[in-house]
Amino acid sequence: LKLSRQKVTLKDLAKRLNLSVVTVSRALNDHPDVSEATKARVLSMARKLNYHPNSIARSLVQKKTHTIGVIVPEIYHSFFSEVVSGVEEVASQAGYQIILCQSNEDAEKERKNIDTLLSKQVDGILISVAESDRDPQPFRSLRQTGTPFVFFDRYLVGVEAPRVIVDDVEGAQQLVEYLIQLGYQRIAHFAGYPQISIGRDRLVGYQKALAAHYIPVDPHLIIEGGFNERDGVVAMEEILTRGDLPEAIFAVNDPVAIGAYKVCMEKGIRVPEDVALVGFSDIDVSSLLAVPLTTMRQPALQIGQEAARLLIRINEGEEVNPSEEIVLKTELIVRRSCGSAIAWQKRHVKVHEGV
Amino acid sequence: LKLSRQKVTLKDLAKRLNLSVVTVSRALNDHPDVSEATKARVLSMARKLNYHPNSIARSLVQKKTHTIGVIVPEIYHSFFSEVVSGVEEVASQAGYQIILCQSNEDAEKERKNIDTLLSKQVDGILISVAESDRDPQPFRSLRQTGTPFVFFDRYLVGVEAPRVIVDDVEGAQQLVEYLIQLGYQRIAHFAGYPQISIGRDRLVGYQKALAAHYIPVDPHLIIEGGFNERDGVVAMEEILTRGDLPEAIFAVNDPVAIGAYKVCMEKGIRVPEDVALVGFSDIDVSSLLAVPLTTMRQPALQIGQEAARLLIRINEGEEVNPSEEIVLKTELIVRRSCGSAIAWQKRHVKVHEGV
DNA sequence: CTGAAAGCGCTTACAG
DNA sequence: CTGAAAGCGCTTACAG
Repeated sequence: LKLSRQKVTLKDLAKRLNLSVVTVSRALNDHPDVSEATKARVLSMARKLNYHPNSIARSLVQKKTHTIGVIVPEIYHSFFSEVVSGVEEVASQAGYQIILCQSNEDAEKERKNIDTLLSKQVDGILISVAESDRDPQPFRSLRQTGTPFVFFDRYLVGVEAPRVIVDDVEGAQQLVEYLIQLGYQRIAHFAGYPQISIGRDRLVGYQKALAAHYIPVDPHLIIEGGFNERDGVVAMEEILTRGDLPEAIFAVNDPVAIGAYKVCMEKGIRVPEDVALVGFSDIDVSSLLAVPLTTMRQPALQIGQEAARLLIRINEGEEVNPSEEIVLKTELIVRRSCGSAIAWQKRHVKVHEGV
Repeated sequence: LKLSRQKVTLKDLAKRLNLSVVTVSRALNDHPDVSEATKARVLSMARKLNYHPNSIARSLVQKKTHTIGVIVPEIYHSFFSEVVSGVEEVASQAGYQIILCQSNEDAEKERKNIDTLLSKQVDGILISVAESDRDPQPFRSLRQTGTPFVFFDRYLVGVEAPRVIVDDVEGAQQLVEYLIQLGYQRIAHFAGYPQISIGRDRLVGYQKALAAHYIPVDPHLIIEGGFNERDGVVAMEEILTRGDLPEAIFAVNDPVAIGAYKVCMEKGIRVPEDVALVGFSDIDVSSLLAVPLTTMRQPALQIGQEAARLLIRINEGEEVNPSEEIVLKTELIVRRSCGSAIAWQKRHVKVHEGV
């Protein structure tokens, strides 16, 4: 049993066993046409030589790589790493591997990621778009390649493709109506870019909530930016510069809320006494803050699982409507950052206390 | 310009251009032998037909996939997602993609991950071992395949391979000596399994710190377990069951410390007044806890970058010693959870306050 | 049940 | 500067 550096191939096995490559291949794939005796001999030799099938070669002929590309803005963000965990779980159970790409919120890098994944012949792509995405063209040409793709959480407005999301309008509206019911009137929104689905939809939910309570929308209270902590810092600083603190702030997501929160802590502004604060997503740190964050929970793991399942179904031939939409449930999580919850919560919502 | 479902290949381009496949291939690869005029024609046709080179086919002949496998216990843990982010950054800049696998801390799944990655002909593997790993055999046979692999953060004791780590002994010792200097004597250790490098080394550091101050090691104060939040919960509950709280606890890492912290919060045990608590890693939540956590910072992003660089160097032919070790710097981060820091910090350490 | 032929989409010598 | 031949390691018809 020599330990050669050369990788052992079907040919090597065939030679040693005095069989054809075809038969060895079939034996390894447990093809019914091969005798049990032959299978046993082949398996044993394969083990002895530490044979690893070359799935690259197999992919070339079968035109399936059993690989799916996953593009996230930043894997380091716990929402996305939880989604990816769900994707990996479903994928690996179904015999797929994932190639992980980060766009770093950059449309150009995202386009390159897509090209790379196509070159690698992935069976499909799962993508949550970069905040800087504006141009639907790359997705149109992606569609033309025939490689299926599914959006999760964020999609680019104007691109039709299957997606796994939550009802962002409804979720945002519920959250803001909750603030209104607590007695807040001057509610600011740290909004995301409107070309990105979650930016647009959470803004719409905010507006609908105000409208439902006859509160006029004050455009000065809407500060548009990206989806990351630094954007929350910037927005909060802008609010402070103006010197006119709102009663409450609805941030487009938890990272933005946490950016705002950190600025408040630094400047000695008390949450929720001086300003109430709510986010969206319920990422892991949100419950652990010194002032735990009220937020709308998104089932991140499940989003990843459903997105992977949907993509795999499409890849395995199922006809899926291009506008297929899987909408998962959100859940209002009331914690201390929104203030005055104590009385209200007893009547309406289960309270999740941060520890 | 028809939008065919069939993928366009070199052959298609060649036919349209009245050139051979070879010439088209060379033009696309910017080979010096091809005339500029031809290159221009080829590029333009490639763009027109939305051609994506099949890197699977290329890999088959070149025996390089420009893909590296990354195996982490759980991507959802922020330490690992930060490492992976560093890996992805360096890899993508060097033209490599990453296949991400989770072992879920399970040695058997890890072994399967390795097999899958070998089948996919990855150019190398980056791995932080599962806590349940005991058997070095899978790594020995991995070595025999000739596919390079590099450990990061955690390696399996008894396996020789290049690795990117921190000085865990030194870091743990420094942390525990700091506790001792604060006046604590009965210091418990929530230890990791000793077959995993970080479990062994952080325990050794703990013992060395005690020895340096002539404090006898009390085996009852060492509780062995895994590396996750649930293990911290279990260890803390065991300590409490005994009804004999130590003065301080050194948890093998931040997730374990946070598990212990949550139990304390639930049971009304005050940190640090009733028990001081320190971790290891400085993950993102640690600074955000209501009682921010004192810990030893590991440069996670940099660990990922260095590991990727090292693997790529090996892959590109550089001779690297099998016991090559890249040791990165740790940094003591003093926050409130260790107590009594106020006086001491002024003389010795920079204070990072959680917000 | 086993095998010879052809081919997946490329690249690598080798010729001219 | 361009191309014909061979081959990477497999699988898929087709024969026997």
